[in-house]
Amino acid sequence: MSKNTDFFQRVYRVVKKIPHGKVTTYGAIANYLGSRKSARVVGWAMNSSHTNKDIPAHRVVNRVGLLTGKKHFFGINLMKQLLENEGLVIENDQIKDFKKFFWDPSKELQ
DNA sequence: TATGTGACATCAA
DNA sequence: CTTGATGCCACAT
Repeated sequence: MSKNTDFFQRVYRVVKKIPHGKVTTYGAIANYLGSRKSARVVGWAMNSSHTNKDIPAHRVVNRVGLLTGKKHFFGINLMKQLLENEGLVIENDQIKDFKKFFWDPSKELQ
């Protein structure tokens, strides 16, 4: 309770609930947690998620569907591969029809 | 302790 | 459309 990394835990909890074949944004998660401006912390949480294998970090992208975090994966193509494996289409490191696959925790979750 | 950085988002000009 | 500034939080040095 009230741990310094409590924010991280909340982020992980949300990310784990992202449905298969869906994606969300750092800002959406931050907004769901209460602060829409704390999106950067969500990114940091992802960075620390390497030890948490249950976290589908590849389903979290920036607000335009750009795979900005792909370089943090083992392989540059890993993030793209994982998304394509879930039925998404990646074009030039960007998700095609991003809005169509967007999953907003503030609306879908509760 | 203070400063800088980051897988971001939003606003003003 | 672009660019610069600001907010947020955790972490590195």
